Amino acid sequence: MLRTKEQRDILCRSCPIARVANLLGDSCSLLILRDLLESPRRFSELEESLVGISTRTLTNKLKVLEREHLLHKTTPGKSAHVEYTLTTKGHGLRGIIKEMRAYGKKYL
Amino acid sequence: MLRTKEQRDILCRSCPIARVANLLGDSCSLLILRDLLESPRRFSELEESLVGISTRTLTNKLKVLEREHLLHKTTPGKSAHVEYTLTTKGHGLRGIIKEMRAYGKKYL
DNA sequence: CGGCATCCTACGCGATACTG
DNA sequence: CAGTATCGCGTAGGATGCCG
Repeated sequence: MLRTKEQRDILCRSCPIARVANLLGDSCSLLILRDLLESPRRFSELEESLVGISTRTLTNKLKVLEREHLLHKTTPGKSAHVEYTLTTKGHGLRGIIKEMRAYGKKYL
Repeated sequence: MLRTKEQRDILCRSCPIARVANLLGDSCSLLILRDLLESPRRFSELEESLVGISTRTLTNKLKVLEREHLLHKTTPGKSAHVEYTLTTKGHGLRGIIKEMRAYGKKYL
């Protein structure tokens, strides 16, 4: 929404909500996080869950979330495949997601 | 994010979080709501608070939020000027915003 | 399966100017 | 002050194809 990085920074510097909005301010990040909060997921599982998402978008979002340290890649056991797992910081979102679920059920 | 309305509907139908994400899935709606949660605000006050937003974007977002019945226009007292006030449905967001503020302070 | 690279379009949004 | 109207650009993101 905001044109320059500076303007965005002004908002974020003073307001924790702006920082969160910056992080989660697109609909699909929330959905990815919702899934991962349940359990680690593979790329294809996320793809299937987020109906209509393109691989391009999914990889991009995952990269951002990884860069922000909300999740990281893991390889369970000695298997070759990759999974996406929430970090502690990622699990911290549980409260927000929980409130959203409650709100959605009640009002939407 | 999702191409067709149908695909979006598929997600929303089954998941309350998807519905919320759909509603709040852009950074500036959250900021507007954050302000209004505190008290009713005038157009210019919002404009000033959301550094860098254009009148066009602000009016558009307000229209959407009004259409979704999260807020409505009011005219306090017998004054001429308009204010934006949260509805009950809008106030219901308090829990989510509260969690976001807590998360932002702790992790971001 | 789990991506990455390219191409291309829709549209979100800022800038600007005008109205009541 | 509280918007509406028009224009024009940047970019998010879909489609497609290729690779290890």
